[in-house]
Amino acid sequence: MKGAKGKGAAKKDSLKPVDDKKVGKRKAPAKAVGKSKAKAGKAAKDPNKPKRPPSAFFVFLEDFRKTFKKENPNVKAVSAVGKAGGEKWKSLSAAEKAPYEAKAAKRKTDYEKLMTAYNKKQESMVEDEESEKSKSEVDEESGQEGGDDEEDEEEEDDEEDDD
DNA sequence: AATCTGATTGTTCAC
DNA sequence: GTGAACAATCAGATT
Repeated sequence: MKGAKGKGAAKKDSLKPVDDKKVGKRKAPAKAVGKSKAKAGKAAKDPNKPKRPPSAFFVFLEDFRKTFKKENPNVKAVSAVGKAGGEKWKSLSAAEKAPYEAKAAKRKTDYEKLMTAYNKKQESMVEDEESEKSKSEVDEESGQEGGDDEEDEEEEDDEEDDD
């Protein structure tokens, strides 16, 4: 079977979770795609590429995974949790998703900062383009780090009434 | 050995 | 505005 089954998920007959979004194929550049573990060293082209913040669904999944595995220690398939999580997620009400969304929202705020830094880097990179060898990365952060900037305040906003 | 896949949804980036 | 890709996970599958 040569793996790579074009669409393993699309097997719906009685259950049709999603139309046909072909989502599994994130792309195959040639090397690791998104494994979070770029230890091999060469998977990530960018030194500090900010990983996308987990969506509310992922946040929920993190918690769900624990519960799911706890009650299903035998299940070791990621797809199992994914499916179960997906169904449960849709089963949640806006109010229940609220906390997850709130967290996701914060993640996004943080991500925005990373993006700014990342963008800045890209800008510098483009300057040299092929000369990334670097040589010149002398002061990458000459004006940073000083201990002047800090921000850490959890803002919890709650105004949800919903049904 | 190391990389890749599956499966979910949401978000984010690029054009 | 739309599309495409990717975020975690974990163990198997593949190269």
